[in-house]
Amino acid sequence: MAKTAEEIAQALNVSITTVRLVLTNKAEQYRISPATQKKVEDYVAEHGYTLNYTARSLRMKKTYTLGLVVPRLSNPFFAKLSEKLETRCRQEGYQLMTSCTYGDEAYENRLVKALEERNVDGIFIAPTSKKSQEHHVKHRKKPLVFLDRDFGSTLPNIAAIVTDNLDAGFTLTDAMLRQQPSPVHFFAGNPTLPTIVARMEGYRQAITSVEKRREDDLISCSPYDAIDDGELMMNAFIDRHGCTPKALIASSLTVMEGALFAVKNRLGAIPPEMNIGTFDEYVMLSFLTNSVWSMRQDKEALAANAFNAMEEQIAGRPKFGLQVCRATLMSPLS
Amino acid sequence: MAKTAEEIAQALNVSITTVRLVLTNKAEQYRISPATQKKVEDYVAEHGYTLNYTARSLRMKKTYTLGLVVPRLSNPFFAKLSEKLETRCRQEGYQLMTSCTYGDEAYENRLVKALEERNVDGIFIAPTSKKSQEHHVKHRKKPLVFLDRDFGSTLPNIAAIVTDNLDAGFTLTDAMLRQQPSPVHFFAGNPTLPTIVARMEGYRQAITSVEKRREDDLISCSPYDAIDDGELMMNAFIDRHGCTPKALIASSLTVMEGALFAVKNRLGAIPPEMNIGTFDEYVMLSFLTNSVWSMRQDKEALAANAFNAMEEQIAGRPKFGLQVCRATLMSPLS
DNA sequence: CTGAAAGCGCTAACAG
DNA sequence: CTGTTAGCGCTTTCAG
Repeated sequence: MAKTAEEIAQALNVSITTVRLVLTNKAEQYRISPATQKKVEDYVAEHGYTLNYTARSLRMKKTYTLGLVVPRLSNPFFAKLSEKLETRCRQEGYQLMTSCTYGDEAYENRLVKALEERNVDGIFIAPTSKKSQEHHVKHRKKPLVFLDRDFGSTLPNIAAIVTDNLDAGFTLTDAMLRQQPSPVHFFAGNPTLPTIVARMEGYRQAITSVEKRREDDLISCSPYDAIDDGELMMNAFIDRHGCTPKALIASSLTVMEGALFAVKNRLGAIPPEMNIGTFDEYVMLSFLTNSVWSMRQDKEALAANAFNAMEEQIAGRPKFGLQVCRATLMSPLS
Repeated sequence: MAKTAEEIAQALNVSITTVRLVLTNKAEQYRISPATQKKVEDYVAEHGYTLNYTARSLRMKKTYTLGLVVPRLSNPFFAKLSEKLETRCRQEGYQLMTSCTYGDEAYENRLVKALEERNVDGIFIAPTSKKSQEHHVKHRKKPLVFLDRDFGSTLPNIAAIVTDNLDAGFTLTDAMLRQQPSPVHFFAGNPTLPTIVARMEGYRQAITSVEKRREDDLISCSPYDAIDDGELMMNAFIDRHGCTPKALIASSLTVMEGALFAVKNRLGAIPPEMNIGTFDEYVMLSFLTNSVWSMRQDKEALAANAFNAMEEQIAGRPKFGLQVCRATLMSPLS
C-alpha cells in the first residue's frame, strides 16, 4: 500500500511540507537540500506513493474528471466517439466517466445530476431531446458541451460540436442519384433529432432538383432511432410496394441494420441491385454485394473540438456557438 | 448553484447537524421537529442541494466509483459489455470510469494507476497479456476483477469472469462440420490470448475427430487480434491456395472483418458458398448471403457476475476463482 | 531551505 | 431533539 505524504514525513523525520515539495517536483525551486531530496526519493522508490486525488480535488475544487453522456455505446458511432474523446481527455490529464441514457430523458437528467455530485469539471452530452437539452442548460452548474446533437435551443451560451449533416445528406443523395436516377428512398428514425432533420433536409434538397414526386412516397418515418424502427419501416415498405426500394438511404446505421434485417427475413437475402446509402460507415456494410455509399463522420475532429471547447469553458473563456465538422463520402467506386 | 449543508444551516439559523439530518433522511430517527424539517425542505426545494461526493469520499474512504479497463470500445463486444456493466453499476449507486488500452501493456498499467489515484473502489480489467495481468495482481491495492480474459496466472486469489470459449469453439466447429465435412479453416489473431487459445482448443477437439490433416494446413496465426491481422491471414491464404477457404472460423469478429475485407478487395465479392463461423455475433454478418454460424456470448451474465464478484470483494468476503459463462450457438438454419 | 496551520465539505461520535 | 468537534489528505499561505 502506497503511503500518504504524512506517513513518509514521519518515517523520515522531516516535515510534511518538505516531503510534498519533492513529491510535487518543487524541490529545486525551494532549494531542498539534495540529501533530504534523495532520502524522500529513495523512500518513495521503495514504498511507493500515490497521490490522493480525492483530497486534492476537495481542496482545489477541481477533479480533473469529465463526464460523457451518450444514448448508447452499442451504437458504433458513439463507441468510436467516446473512445476518441477518452484518449484526448487522458492526454490532458482528465479522466472520463461515460454513461448511456438509452434515449430516456428522465434517466439522462439523473445521469447528469450524478456526474455533478461527483464534481466533474464539465460534461459532454449528446442529448435525447430539445427538452432535455434545455433542461441541462437551464440547470447547468458546470461547463457543458453538446456533442453530435444540437436541438437549436433558444437559450443563449450553448457550445455544440456537430457534423454538417445537411451537407452530408445532400452529398450522399447526390452521389447516389448520379449513379441511378430512379427513386432513392429515405428511412428516417426519430425525425425529431437534429441530426436526422438535417440529413433529411440535405436529402430533400438533392432530390427535389431531379424528382417532383411527393415526399410521402419517398420518405418513411418512425418515432425512434432504433433497429426495430428500421425493421418496421422496411416491412411497411414491402407491404405497400411489394418489393424493396431500388435505392435506400437510412438516417443512421442502426436504422439501416433494422431495414436490412427485415429484408433478409422477408426475402431470405438482400437483393444485390438495391443501392444503399448510410451515415456512420461500418466495414461490414462493404461486404455486401450491393453498392454502398456512406458518409464518414470525422470522429477525431468531433472529439478534438469538443475537448477544446470544454477546456476553454473550464478556463473561464467560453467560446459558445455551433462548431461544424464535415463528413466525407465513401463511394463504392473508390 | 446548489448550496452546501453549512450554507443552508446559516441561512436558516439552525445547526449544520440538523440540516444534515434532514438531508440524509434521518429526521424521523432523530425526531427533528416537523417545523425545522419543513424549513430545511423548503429551502432545499428552492435553492437546491447537491451532495459533495468528493468530501464524502475523502471522509468515508469510499468513492462509489469503479474502473473498467478494456482493449478498445470500438470492438462491439467490449462496447456492449461496458454498456451492460455501466448500467449494473449505476443500479447499485456506482459510477463507472471506462478506459481503453489499445493493447498496450505500459499504457494499461498507467490507466490502472490513474484509476487508483482517483480512489476507485475497484477495477474491472480485460488484461492485454499474462505479464500485465500478473503486474496488476502483484501491485493491487484495490478489489480487482478480470473480465473476458484470464491468462491463468499462477498467483493466487484472482477473480475472473470469462466465457466458456473451449465449449464455444467446439460447438461452433462441430455445427459447421455437420453442415459441410470438408476442411474448416481457423484464423487466429493473437494466439497468446486465453480466449483465443481456448477457442482454438475447442476447434481442435472438434476437428480431430473427423480430420487427420496436419494443423498447419488448417490454422493460420497472426500476432495481434486486429483487423489488419485478419487481412494478412486471408491474403496469405489466397496466395497459397489460390482460393478462399471453403469454410472459415475467425477467432474474433475483428479478425473476421479483416479477412472478409481482404476477400472483397482481392475478389471483388465474398464467395457466397464460403461458410462463416465466428464468435461475438453482429447483426450485419447475417446480411451476407453466406451461411453464418456464431457464438453469442452472454454479456448480460458476464456483467452481472463481474459486478457481483466486485461487490463481494468490496464487502471483504472475496470469492476468488474462475467463473464461466456459456455462449449460445446462432446457426444459419434457425 | 524547512515547518506549521488553515480549511475544502463531509461523516461519525459524543455532548448536551 | 439539536449542537459541537475531530479529522479524511491535500494545497496554500505565512513564518521562521
